[in-house]
Amino acid sequence: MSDKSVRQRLPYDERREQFVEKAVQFFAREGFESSTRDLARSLGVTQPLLYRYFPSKEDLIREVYEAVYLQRWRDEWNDLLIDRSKSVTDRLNLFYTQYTDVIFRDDWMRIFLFSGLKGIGLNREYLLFIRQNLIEVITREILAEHHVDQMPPSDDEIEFGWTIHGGIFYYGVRLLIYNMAVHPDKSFVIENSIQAWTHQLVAIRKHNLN
Amino acid sequence: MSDKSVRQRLPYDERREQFVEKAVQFFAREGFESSTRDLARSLGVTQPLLYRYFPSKEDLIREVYEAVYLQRWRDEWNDLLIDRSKSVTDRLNLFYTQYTDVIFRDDWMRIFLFSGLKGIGLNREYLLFIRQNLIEVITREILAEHHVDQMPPSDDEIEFGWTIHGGIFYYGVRLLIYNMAVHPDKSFVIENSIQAWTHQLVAIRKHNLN
DNA sequence: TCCACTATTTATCAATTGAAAAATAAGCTG
DNA sequence: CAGCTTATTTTTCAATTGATAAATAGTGGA
Repeated sequence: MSDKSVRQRLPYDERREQFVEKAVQFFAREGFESSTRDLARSLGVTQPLLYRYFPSKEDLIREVYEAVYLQRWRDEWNDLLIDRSKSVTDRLNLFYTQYTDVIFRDDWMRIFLFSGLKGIGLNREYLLFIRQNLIEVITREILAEHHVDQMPPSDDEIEFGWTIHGGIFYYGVRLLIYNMAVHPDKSFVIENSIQAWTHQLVAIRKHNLN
Repeated sequence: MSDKSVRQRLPYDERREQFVEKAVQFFAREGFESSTRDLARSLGVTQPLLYRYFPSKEDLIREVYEAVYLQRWRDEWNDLLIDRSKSVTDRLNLFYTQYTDVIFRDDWMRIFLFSGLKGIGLNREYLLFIRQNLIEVITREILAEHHVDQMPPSDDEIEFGWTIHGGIFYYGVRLLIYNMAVHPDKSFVIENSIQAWTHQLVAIRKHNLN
């Protein structure tokens, strides 16, 4: 009807990147069951062109996952969390502020939940990564600062870490998935969660030392 | 191929109930984008029969939501939470044990998340209901028990309640959506969350009284 | 036993889907 | 400018989808 097809010819790599990038936003918005035609339209391109770059819709979706999961963790965070020149509270505040800046985005959140419901393997891998690089590390650091780190973190203590982490995560879910009126100050949630984490974790350990 | 269609004739109401009930499980398992043919097959019935009972797929889905959301809250819980003959800790333990018995089920969890991603209105209503009947009530009761209930719950305090509630909810997500190896003892999570809730909430209030 | 009612199935449709094949045109190289 | 390469579009297909219409068969009542 309206659009005269002025074909814009782009180099292979550039177009490919553009496709993945926009596909992240598109699928986050519309869900993975949306059609490749709608995706192509949102890209200003015809549908068969997608198949020049990705053998199938499934392959494209896999690239979307990878773009979301694998490329947004910052290696510096691993160092920050164990940097004992700062207090654990300062480290955790800094980390969760930056981390939630990355994941509290519509595309990240929605694709994480979509892929979780779909039972994607990448999702499980990501959560294992979080356990090892976040929950366990943080638990160790809190225990060390309170001089109760004679033994490695127990399953109980790890589980409580997940609970707190989940509480913070759920703030993002309420904000971005359910569009609820959340507390306007993200740092309030982070600070209180961290305070509850340290306090309760030490209580658990001391209770179990008997 | 294999199934000779022995038609089983059921009274209208009975079949209708059966359809909704099984549709809950089916859509929870397969997602709402799955076809009515697959649903019918899992019901042992032909696809057009569904349209004898529901004008459209959308109407059927709406009934699925209602079956999940509206019919699983127990009114006795409202009384339990404000029953000051018990300690708040006892009340919360009892409540969350029963509540999670209801919602930590594959169908409830998955339909809640699916519908959240779809932006269904019922979802928002349910969360408003939870805020009013859970978060606010619990916050009031904790403050009362600690004799710091001169003022109604603040936004800060409600937000912290959501965080704890979200932590418990996230335990169910990890268990049922992500199929992770969670702490085998649900009550451990509940007890620690409640302890953190009461302790941190009182801390917030006392801090803000200055 | 026969008839009427209606729950259920069979047959069918139009729209949408992922995907492939063929046609076209942009842009580089000589 | 000629000619080749390939990015992009046009055309097309078979499968799947939600939904409707017509045919069929249980079941209860007279």
